[in-house]
Amino acid sequence: MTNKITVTPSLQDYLETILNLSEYNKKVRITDIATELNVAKSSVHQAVTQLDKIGLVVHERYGPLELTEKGRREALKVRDKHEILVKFFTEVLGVDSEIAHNDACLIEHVISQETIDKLIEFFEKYVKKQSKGGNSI
Amino acid sequence: MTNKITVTPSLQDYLETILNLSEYNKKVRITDIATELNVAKSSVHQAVTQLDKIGLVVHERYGPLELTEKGRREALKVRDKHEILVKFFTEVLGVDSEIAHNDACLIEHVISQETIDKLIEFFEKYVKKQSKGGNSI
DNA sequence: AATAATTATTAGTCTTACCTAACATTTATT
DNA sequence: AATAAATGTTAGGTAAGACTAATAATTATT
Repeated sequence: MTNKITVTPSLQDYLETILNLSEYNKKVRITDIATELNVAKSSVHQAVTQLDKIGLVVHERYGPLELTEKGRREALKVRDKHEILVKFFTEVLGVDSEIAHNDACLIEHVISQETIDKLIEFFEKYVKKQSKGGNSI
Repeated sequence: MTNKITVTPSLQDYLETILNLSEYNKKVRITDIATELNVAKSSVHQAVTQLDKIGLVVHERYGPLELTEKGRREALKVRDKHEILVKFFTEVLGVDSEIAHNDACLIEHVISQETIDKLIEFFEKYVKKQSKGGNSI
């Protein structure tokens, strides 16, 4: 196995959401995450407690929460995967953007970094070709 | 949501394995599946019982088991996804084949049929271009 | 045919990740 | 400052999907 999953898909979703929310809110609250992920506040609470325990988030009782540097890095990894997947699906394959988004939300948690790196490489070459030749592939 | 998952990823894995095993063995036994999936026989038993209940497999106590037509169709859907994913990863992206296989094993359960269809379309065009132009993309 | 070996089943347990409902704390409103 | 509203926490429960260990049934071997 090459895909050692350190943080579960579920926790990755929480991290990613916290990252996104922190980008306009600064203060991220349990309720915001619950709303965003369509999940009970108590579920968020337990997830955040776990993330705190493994040092990916800092959270004090009744207070707001923040990603640690390590948590931020982990969140970015997931979000970057999401973004290249969506770009590839929509711009290269021509998949409808809602479907692309849904698929990316699931695939981002299981695809290896190796494959993602190759996909990025490919995508960059592809875009270059497109802008030159205007070719169909 | 577009990805209505009727059969869980876990059950899809069982179906796929049963399909593969039935292709040289004809008689598929619980133990074979357990060995193949690296899982306890009791886990296979409960999964098979579920698949039987929803009409994807026929299984009688202490006997061998078989896919129903419906089960076979479901299994093929998953395996076809696996195959195009591996081909794309290895032949287009140049991913190492073990990594490609591992990634495909996880992605096959969550990627939509829409995206797979577009990927197949793309792959066919790509192969055609390659054989003509011998181009790098 | 009797016994050993293999295979299948059952019962009970564990973990993950969700839930609801009750309660506690903080923040906002009058 | 008192009370209402919002937010956070805790306790207890559920379902999926795995596990081990014990038992039952089948198949092979002597």
